[in-house]
Amino acid sequence: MQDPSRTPAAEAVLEAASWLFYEKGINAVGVDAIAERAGVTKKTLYDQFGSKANLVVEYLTERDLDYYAWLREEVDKHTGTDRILAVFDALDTWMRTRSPKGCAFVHAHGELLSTPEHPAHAVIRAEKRWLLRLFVELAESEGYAHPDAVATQLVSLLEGATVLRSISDITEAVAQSRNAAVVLLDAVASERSLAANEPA
Amino acid sequence: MQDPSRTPAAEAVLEAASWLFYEKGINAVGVDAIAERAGVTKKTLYDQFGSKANLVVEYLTERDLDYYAWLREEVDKHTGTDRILAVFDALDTWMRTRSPKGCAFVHAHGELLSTPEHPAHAVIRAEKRWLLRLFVELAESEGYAHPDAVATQLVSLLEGATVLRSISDITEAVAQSRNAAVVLLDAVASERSLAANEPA
DNA sequence: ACACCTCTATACTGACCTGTATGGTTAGGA
DNA sequence: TCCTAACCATACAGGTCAGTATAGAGGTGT
Repeated sequence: MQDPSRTPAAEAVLEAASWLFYEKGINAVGVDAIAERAGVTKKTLYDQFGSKANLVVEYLTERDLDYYAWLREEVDKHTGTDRILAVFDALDTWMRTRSPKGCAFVHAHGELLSTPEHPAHAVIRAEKRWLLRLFVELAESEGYAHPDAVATQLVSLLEGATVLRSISDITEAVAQSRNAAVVLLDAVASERSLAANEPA
Repeated sequence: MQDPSRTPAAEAVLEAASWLFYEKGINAVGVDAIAERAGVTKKTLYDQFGSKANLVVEYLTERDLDYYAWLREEVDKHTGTDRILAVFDALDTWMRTRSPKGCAFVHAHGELLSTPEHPAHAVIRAEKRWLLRLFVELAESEGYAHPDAVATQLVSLLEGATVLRSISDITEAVAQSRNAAVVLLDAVASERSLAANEPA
């Protein structure tokens, strides 16, 4: 999807745009501000990205890939049910270090309501989709019953905690969502479909 | 907070603004568009509301009150644990009839990232706060243990489902959050703190 | 030697934004 | 009768927006 062979200037532009878009919002940031922060001419920006809309797509796509890689990495540090709970722990770290203001995709969705044809919408929808699929796969491979239902519930807990923490500084939301995840997984554990019986 | 004695023109303005703000986003809607949709002069708009920022505050405040009144009404139709689950059912109806595009407060938060001094932020934070408090009160009055913890989990489920349904048309998210709520409440029911023992 | 790519610098277009100014109309209440 | 509030219509100020135009510098590959 993204061109790995980006020129130095293009890299600087994308970095500047990513910071500004996330920090101040997409509509609140002009291309002039991006070019200035990147130490680059507006002409260069348009030569490399063509339009602001394209730049937005690149911004979201890169953030999407980063987040996915990070989650996969964190999940793979664990085994068993901890692989699912690792997603909640990862969110906690992610929000403290890279995403204190909330989910970039949720923000972008709200900002681009007036332009449903904007290509960024596909990226936004995809991000939530793979998050759901990730939970489905984890639930399946750990042998939980009703993986689709459980996964949907887990994603809701995750997204809701993100909203609460960022909007109303209810900082314990992530930890509480994790607790809820434990309870929910426990509840379906009694009807595990694939794995053999396990001690309570 | 809001002046109940609004002139007809002011009422028209607020109605037009509310529709446009929710449908297209705050930043994407100009005051000219609002005035035109209300069938009113821009002068009148500024005479009545002073600034676009004030209009945004009024929009969110009114929506906040509407939502709160609606939830209270729906909750009060039930007794016992159903009062808590009624919030999830109410969300389902609310999203189908008045809020298919997602939570107006979450959208507004994303759109106003660049202006942290905007008076609307207080309204936004307050909305999530009373939602949390509502669940705390319901959990307490139904005698559930750890009302604060449970309430936080329930709000996360609610907010997350709203995000998933509006962004990625995962329509079953609300129903699944409701299911999760049942499981979570069941889990803490075993340690009810106020009520007497009840049959499993 | 030449073409090409990356980049700088500046200036501009046309549209849109919030907010104000000016001036006039209608209706109700003291 | 007069004053005020609530409106209408138009025009404009001053700013920001995305995107384009023009002109040229430096380096690389052929």
